[in-house]
Amino acid sequence: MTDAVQTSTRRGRPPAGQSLLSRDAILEAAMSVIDDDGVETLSMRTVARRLGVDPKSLYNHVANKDALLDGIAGLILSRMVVPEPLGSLWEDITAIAWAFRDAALAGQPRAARLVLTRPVESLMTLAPLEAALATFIRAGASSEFAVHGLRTLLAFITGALLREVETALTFAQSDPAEATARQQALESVELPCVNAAATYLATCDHEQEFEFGLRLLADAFEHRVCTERRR
Amino acid sequence: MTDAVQTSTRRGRPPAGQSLLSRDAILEAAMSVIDDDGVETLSMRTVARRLGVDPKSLYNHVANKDALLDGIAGLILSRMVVPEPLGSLWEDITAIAWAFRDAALAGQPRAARLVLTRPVESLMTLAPLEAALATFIRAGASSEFAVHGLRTLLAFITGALLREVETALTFAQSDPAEATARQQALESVELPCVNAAATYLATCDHEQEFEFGLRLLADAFEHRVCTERRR
DNA sequence: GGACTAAAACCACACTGTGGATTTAGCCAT
DNA sequence: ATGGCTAAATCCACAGTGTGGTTTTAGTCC
Repeated sequence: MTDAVQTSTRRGRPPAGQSLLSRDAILEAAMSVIDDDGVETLSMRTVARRLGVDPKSLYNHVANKDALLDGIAGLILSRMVVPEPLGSLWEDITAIAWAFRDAALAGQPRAARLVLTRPVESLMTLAPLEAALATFIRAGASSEFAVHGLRTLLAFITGALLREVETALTFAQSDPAEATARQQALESVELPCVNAAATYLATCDHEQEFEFGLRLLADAFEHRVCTERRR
Repeated sequence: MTDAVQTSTRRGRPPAGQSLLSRDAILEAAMSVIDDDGVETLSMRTVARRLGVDPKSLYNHVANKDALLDGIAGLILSRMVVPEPLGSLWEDITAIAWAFRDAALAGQPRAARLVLTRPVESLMTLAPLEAALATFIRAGASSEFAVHGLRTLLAFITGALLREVETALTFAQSDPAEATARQQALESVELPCVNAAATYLATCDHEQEFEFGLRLLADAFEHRVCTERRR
């Protein structure tokens, strides 16, 4: 008796109507691998195993691993729900930024790296892009300013989320014992400003930081648009 | 005659004074691998080969590959030259940001990923941190504000540089043919603001974008510090 | 001089991405 | 109908990866 594995190990093209593989099916399987076992275990072979399929079969639908990662990033980002515009530049920019954050951080934090680590602008669905630009335009900005503003905002968001994800992975900064240890380390060095700010440097509330930067940027946008329109 | 490879393949501890390996030597070798053949070829084995040494010997000085990457990132960042303060918040913040950018982008662009991809704040030498905080404090900001401001600035810088590096790797956006292709693609879609901004979306001058965002942030900082001091 | 340790090498494992060749099933033109 | 063509699956194989465990040597301290 030969060892017939239970996976349908037939050689040629599958009968019509029930071909298991497709780009979408692969992306979905990859997502479930990430959700169950983490990003670091994701590989062509683990995805293939989950589908009960030969690893090389994936290459019929996905160019290579990098393309698969791009696909996943796009998938995550495509789930962003673009908020309805309320009218004010400040409110709408803020709402869009939080919506982006929610989409990127949904699921395992390590999956967010995929989104943030490759050029977001390129794989962003056009809907959120239009929403962001429209917000600027409605407030009276020029197209050129809108693009610059959008890119500034996106850079801030990317950087902030990346920090959030990375620090969450390396050390548990929520642990108060470690926090006080860091604080003491910062106080025992010969740098006056670092000493004075040690309390605030030792901990980091990511949501609060996000809000701070966002508020600063949104205010600056409003202010700039006013002066731009005035001339 | 046995096959004695020319690399000093002696088994035990090396004679005193000439032990080839050390944490610094390893980091240096890793840097030269990156400079010569790119980040993607960097591995424990390639570094070891460059030193004419067994791969496992590296583990006597470096915990694992991730620690080695951290070391390289720290090394790159430690070469940042902190500018002398000139006095105004705007000038000094800007100068520090550009200095950071210069340090991160020195050498192969792919090496910058290492710096940006792990928690910068944690591996930053304390000197630039002190400089940035001092700039805020001199302008009259509270320590708390200084930390928030610094984190906002750092998030923006990180995001901007990451975009710069990633887009440089994926597509050559300096190619004018590709640029017009992108522009036409953006114009042929049914989204008014995207259409109107297609010209600006199709290309991206990274230095200019960096300057725009930086100016916006620096202005906002100055403005905020004034209002904060006033109450 | 003997115990101990630091720093090197060697052996080995499980795993990765993917190039190339083979096999089958459906499709299409004659 | 039949014969070629192609799409989609499989198997085989390779070079390369990080690193756990063991062995060997050279220096160091009592």
